[in-house]
Parts: sequence; C-alpha cells; structure tokens
Amino acid sequence: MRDTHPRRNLIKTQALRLFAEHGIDTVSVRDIAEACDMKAPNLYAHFDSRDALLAELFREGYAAYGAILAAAAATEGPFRRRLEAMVRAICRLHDEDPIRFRFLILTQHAFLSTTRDGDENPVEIVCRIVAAAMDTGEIPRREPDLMAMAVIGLIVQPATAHLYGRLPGGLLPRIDEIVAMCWRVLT
Amino acid sequence: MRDTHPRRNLIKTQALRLFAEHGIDTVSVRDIAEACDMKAPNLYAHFDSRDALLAELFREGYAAYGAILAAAAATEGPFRRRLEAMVRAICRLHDEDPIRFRFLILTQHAFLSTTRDGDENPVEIVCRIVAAAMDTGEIPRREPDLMAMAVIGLIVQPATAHLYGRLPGGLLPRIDEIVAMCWRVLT
DNA sequence: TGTACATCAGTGAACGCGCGTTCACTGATGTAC
DNA sequence: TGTACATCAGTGAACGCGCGTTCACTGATGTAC
Repeated sequence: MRDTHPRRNLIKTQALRLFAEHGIDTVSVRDIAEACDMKAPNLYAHFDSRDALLAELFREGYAAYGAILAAAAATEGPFRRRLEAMVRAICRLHDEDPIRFRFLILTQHAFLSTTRDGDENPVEIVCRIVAAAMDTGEIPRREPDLMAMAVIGLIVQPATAHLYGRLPGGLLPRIDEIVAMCWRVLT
Repeated sequence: MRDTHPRRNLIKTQALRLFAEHGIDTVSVRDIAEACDMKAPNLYAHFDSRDALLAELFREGYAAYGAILAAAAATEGPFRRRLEAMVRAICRLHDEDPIRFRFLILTQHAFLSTTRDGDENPVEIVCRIVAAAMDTGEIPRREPDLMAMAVIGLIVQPATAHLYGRLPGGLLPRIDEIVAMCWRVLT
C-alpha cells in the first residue's frame, strides 16, 4: 500500500508520540515540527491548525479502537467467546501500541464531551454486546451500562497502571486472568 | 473550627472548581482571581506560583482520598466488611464531591509519575488490603496488584462514566451492586 | 480625644516570554517546446 | 540539447496575544501615646 501523504503521516506520527510522552499542552507546533526535521510554518501546509491536527489524531485513535472492538464483537459463537475475543483484541492493542493508548488516555477528557456517540464509539459497542448477552440469557440480567463500565474498568485500569510502572510485562501475559475477571463480574 | 486563612481557602475552592470545570491548562491565574473577586497579583500573596497552587490542590485531594480509604480499611471484622466499607466510602466521596473527583481525574496524569508512593497513596492501600486478604485465605490467591487494579477500575470507571452523563443518579444507588461486583472478581 | 505610625490585603501597570499563525519569498524538480 | 516556465515543499521573519509574574504603590484598619 503506497503512502500517498508521507509528510502528513510523518507529522501525525511524531505529534502523537510527543503528545503522549509530554502531555498535550506542553508540546508546541515548533516541537512537533522539529521532531519532523522541518520548521513550524510548514505544518500549516498539511493541517489547518494545531487543534485540527489534535482532533484528527483523537478521532482516528478512538475510531481505530472502536473498529477493532467491533470486529472482535462480530466473532461467531457464544457470548463467552465474543467477550474473550474483545478482551484479547484490546489487550493486544494496549501492549502493541502503548503510545496511542496513552494519547487517548490524556486527551479523552478534552474530547469525550464533544464526541458524537456514533456506532463506532467503543463504549457504546461494549454496552450493546453486554445488553445483547442479557437478552439471550447468556448472562444474568443486571443494569447493562453499569456492567459494561465494569468490564471496561477491568481492562483500562490495569492498562493505565501498566503505564505508570505497575504490572510489569503488560496485559498480554495476564489475558486469561482478565477474561476470567470479566466473566466473574458478568455472571 | 475557625478558618484561619479565609482568603487562601477561597482561592483554593475557586481554583479547584475552575480547574475541574474547564480543564487545567485553560484556566489562567486571572480567571481564578476574578472568581475570587480580586486581581491576579494578589494570588501571589497567598501562593508562590500557579504551579504551587495546583500541586497543593492535587496533593491534598489525593491525600484526602487516601485518608478516607485508610479509615475504611481499618474497619473491624472480615474482609468482606472491610471491602464494603471502602467501596461505600469512595462512592460517597464521588457523589458528594464530584468536583474534587473530576479535578483528580484531570490532573492525575500530570502528577502521578511525580507523586511519592507513600503509605497514604490510595492505590497502595488497596493493594495492601487485597494482599492481606489473600494471606488470611479470605479470598483466593491471585496476583494481588492485578486484583487491586481491577477493584479500583470497577469503581473509577463507573464514576467517570457518571461524569459524562451515563449512569444517571450516580454511584450511591448502585453501591450494593458495585460491592457485589468487587466480591465476584476477588473470589 | 487627637495624632503619628505600623501593618497588610489588595491593585495598576508593566515585564519578558513563548505561543499559534501569516506571508512573502526560496529553491529544487518536473515539463513543454 | 538548451531555455522558459509551472509547481510545490519548505522557510525566515514577523504578527498579535495572553500568559505567569514582579513591583512600587494605595488605602483601610489597628495600636501607642
């Protein structure tokens, strides 16, 4: 697959990394430009503004999260297998792309109130899957949104802890345990 | 109890509120001063710098969190009762002081890497309690830190969701369910 | 009681700084004839 | 092959702005005699 916008993508990669490493508000357009071996004004040949770049990074990251989750949620078979596929996919995402995860963690509070709650919204997807499993009787009927948040918390909190040096080794070696925890909470 | 520093505390209250409502980096010292019906320079009669004010707010909020948790963790009786007391205390804190919770949520990533992991550290407290319950055989032996993060996630994620308009009514009406979830995860 | 002085919360004006952004310009590369 | 022109990523210099912070000053209140 040809990279049709190599410079544009370079900027996005470096900006994502800098934002994740140093925080959103401490990284200037000059910092981003320098990391790309260019000068600040040239960024404006590729993006309308700093905010536009930031928003695009968040939207893409959040959508990628949703897409991966949606794909896993489409797994055939009983709910337990779907749950396992979803947890596995998310844990892999965290371990393989911690920069993107950290970026999303840092930006979420600035964007979440703004974000359209579309079908690709990861939170929405989990809510839907959990509610569906209650409808089919595969798990006991409880408040679906609370259960969905619980499952998300069971993954996001350990992932965050890993970012801060706890849980050395990341999530992947703990996948079976995490799936088991989700299952215990839901049943 | 006499308020020995009424002006200083006014500044802290308003700053906490503004930071929580609008985000840390979008609130200027002039904004804070205005909310206190004073001018910016006067803030420096009470605090060394904007950063010092911010750091004090974080440190106090985080310590208050830890203190409440430590008090609940000292509850007599079996682990199940201690767990319930802790969950109840934290849920009450969230519902009664959502501003402080939102402030901590927003600032954590800027401060957590810096914070000393002292005994009052809330995360540390949960880790210790969980590990102790495994030692006494009250819950099955698993990786203590992972289990502690799971319990924290089961509370923090619903609390965060509530901030963004999900889970209307807050955590208090859901306390029994949340305690039950924690118990299911741990046993 | 009146007067002189000390205290101290608060302020107006100004500071230097780094920010996001604009714009006229450069200089290398490709294309037409 | 040489020449004229078009294209376009990239830049130097500058912009206005809002920021955190400083400092000399004010003006009300309390205290000593």
